[in-house]
Formats: sequence, C-alpha cells, structure tokens
Amino acid sequence: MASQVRPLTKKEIREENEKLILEAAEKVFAEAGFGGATMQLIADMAGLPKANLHYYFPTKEALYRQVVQNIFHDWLKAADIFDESPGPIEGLGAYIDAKLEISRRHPAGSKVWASEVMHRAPVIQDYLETTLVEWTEGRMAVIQRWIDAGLMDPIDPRHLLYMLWATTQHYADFGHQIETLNNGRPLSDRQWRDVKESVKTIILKGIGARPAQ
Amino acid sequence: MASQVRPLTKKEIREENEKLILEAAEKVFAEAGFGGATMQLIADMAGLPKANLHYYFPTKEALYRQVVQNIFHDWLKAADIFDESPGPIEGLGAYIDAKLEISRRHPAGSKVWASEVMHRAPVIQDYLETTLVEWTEGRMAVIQRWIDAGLMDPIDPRHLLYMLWATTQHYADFGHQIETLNNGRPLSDRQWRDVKESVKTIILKGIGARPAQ
DNA sequence: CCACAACCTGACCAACCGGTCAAGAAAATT
DNA sequence: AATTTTCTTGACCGGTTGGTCAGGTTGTGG
Repeated sequence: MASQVRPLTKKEIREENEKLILEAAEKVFAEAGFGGATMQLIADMAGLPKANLHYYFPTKEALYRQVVQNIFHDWLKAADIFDESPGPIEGLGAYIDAKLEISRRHPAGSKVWASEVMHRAPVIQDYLETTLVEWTEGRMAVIQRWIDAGLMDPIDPRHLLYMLWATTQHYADFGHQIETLNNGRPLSDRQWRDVKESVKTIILKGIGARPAQ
Repeated sequence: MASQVRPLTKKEIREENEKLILEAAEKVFAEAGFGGATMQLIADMAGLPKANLHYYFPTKEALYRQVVQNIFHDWLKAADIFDESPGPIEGLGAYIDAKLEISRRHPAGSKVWASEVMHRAPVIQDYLETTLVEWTEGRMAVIQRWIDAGLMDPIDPRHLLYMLWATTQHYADFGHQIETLNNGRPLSDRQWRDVKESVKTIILKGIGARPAQ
C-alpha cells in the first residue's frame, strides 16, 4: 500500500512553493487590493505558514512586485501576433481574441494590474516608463503603416490602442458587474463567442478596416 | 478690521463638514483603495481631527458606502440625455461626451467605483442587482428601438453598452498610464477633444449609425 | 438667561499586521 | 557518516489601525 515516494529535491521544493505562493498572492491581491491583502490570508490560501512566505519573499511588496511583473510579461508575450499580420483585420482581430481570452482565463491578473495603475503605479512605474512606452510606440508604428497603406481609416493609433485595452480588459476587471447583469451567472461559451464577435465587428468596421491582398 | 462673523448654524456646520469629509474620502479611497486608506489620512486631508470623522460617519465602511452611493447617483443622473435623443448619433454621441467629461473632471469617483466592482462589490451589490439592472434594461430597450427603426446595425445592445462604459471610464481609471504614455503630462484640452472625436467616430461608424430625419 | 442638544477632540485601547528569530528538520555535499 | 546548506515554523514584537469615550465647547429653543 505504502508507495515509495522519492523525496523532493530542494530545487523542486522551491519551485513548487514559489508557484503556490504566487498563485495565492495573485488571487488575494486581486480580491482585496494591496492594502486589503494580508500575508496571513495569502499563506492560508497557499496552505503554508506565514513565516514560510517571508522565507521565499522578504516583504509583502517584493511578493506583490513579482506578481505584477509576471502579469506584465504575460501580456507582452501575448501581443506578438500583432506584428506578423498583413493588415488590421488579421492583426487587430487576433489581438482582440487573445486579450479577451486572457480576460476570461486570467481575470485576477488583469485586476491586479488595473489596481496597480489606478493607484499611480507605485511599484511598476519604471516598467511603464520604459518597456510599456517602447512597446506602445512599436505598435503605433505598425498601425500607422496600415493607415499609410490604405488598409484602414486615419485614426490616431494611440486612441485605438486605448480602446482595445479598455474594451478587452473591461470583461475581466468588471467581470463581477457583467456577471450581475447576466442574472448572476458567468458568461457561457456562447456568450464569450458573441463578445469577441461584437467587439471585433464594431472596432474593425469603426476604423474602416479593409482586407489586404 | 475685525469683521463681524455670523456664527454658523448647526445645519451649516453639519453640511460643511460632511462635504469636507466626503470629498477627502473620495480622493483617499481612490488613491489607496479601501484597505489602504486610513481614517487618519482622510481626516488630515479634510483638516479635521480623526474623532470628528467618527462623529459624522460611525465606521470606515459607512463613510465608504456613502462615497460610492454618491458616485453612482451622479452617473445615473448624467445619463438622462440618452433617452431624449432621436437616434444613436445624437444619443450615443452625447452620452460618450458626458461620460468622458466625468472621467476628466471626476476621475477619483470613477476609480472608487472600479475598485468596488473589482472587489466583487461588497458594499453596493444590492444597487447593482436593482438600480443598475433596471437602468441597463431601459437603455438596452432604447438601443433596440433604434435598431428596429433602421438607425443602426443589429448590434447586441448589451455589448455596446459595455464598450461605452469601458472606453469612457478607461480614461479615468487608467489615467496614470495614459499620462505616462503622454510624456508624463496630463492630456491637454486639445487632446481631450481628440479623444472624444476618436471614440465617437469609431463607435458610431462601427455600429453603422445613420442619421434620423 | 437657562437648559438642552449638537458638536468637538485629546487620549486611550484592543485587535491586527508585517516582519523577525531561534531552534529544529530535511536534503545536499564531502 | 559527518558537515553544511537549505527549508520550516511557532512564538514573538513593535507599530499601526479602526473605533471609543469622557469632558468640554458651542449653537438653539423656550
């Protein structure tokens, strides 16, 4: 009956525990905000004693910082589709799909990010000023190229990007409100398909996107 | 030199102090979140001793609740333009203008609301389930009438509303990010005009809005 | 002018929070 | 097998927080 269990290596223990802590922290930070979250709550959700959290992450802020950075990197990675597309219909369409899928699968991360930015980004301001600025300028250049090629109307790329972010992240950040307006039930598969369809339809038509040959 | 000062009536004192406290509270809750805000901070910003806050508002939660309710009522009031319009171009156009103006003039309120909803609306869930549901259904009916009258494409009114909320509130809730991407400067008058123009252009074209005669 | 009600506030307190630490358990290294 | 390094955790601590309260001040109604 007693199965032989290979003892975990130190490396495995560290990876496992850091993952447990980071996942729990993301949820708690999303639900309670940085100020409302407590290390004890995170510890309970991770199933570890509080002192153990401080062994892996020296302070609450260090833990929080790691959570926010992970989210940011996920977002950047998920936006590569953007460049490799011939025109706005494929590029923006895929980007909308990808961001809505993140909102669906990973709402806690989106909320933590929103909360951080709303509070004037005390922890990741440097990221905003460097990485985000560069990323945004790169994407704006892509959109401008589409405009110059006559593939869409001459919309200010900046405001288009903001509209994409706003619309897609809204379904995560305000998911509770949307759920309440949906008779208290989460959106079904079919409803999520409708969301993607509606958002893409309105925005692509709104910017006068034309197919590239 | 000494000007004769009429002593304030009790009623005036109460109104004045409640106003001071509510304004300070809105700012502090917006900047720090419910958990991060402290009564001492609110008291300092209002220029009153902390104990005085507890005289007017028994608990931190009661104060917070009042702040959120005020914001909610402002929003509902600001959305009356919606109904009295002959078609989507006038109605939605004015609604977008009004909501963007609120985001510009009153960003703290928008942030408090966003924070409350993100944390699963612990304080105003009942409002969501009653007032907001009714309001939303009423507005959806208006949009549906425009669709039936051939004044716009057959878009799901629900997703259109979400897109309006998302896009307009984004400029308040993520104002810090937008400011950072604007070389650290707040949007100028001219830029705000461009925002309104871009948002209205994309959305009204995106839903195929046609003028009513 | 008096009695009452409303308003004010410094001082205080129990509860809670982030973080520390010492002592031990478990794995890695030699 | 001995030694060292890494991991674990209950108990603890100083500081902060929301909230209380008693005693005072100020406007109000009779």
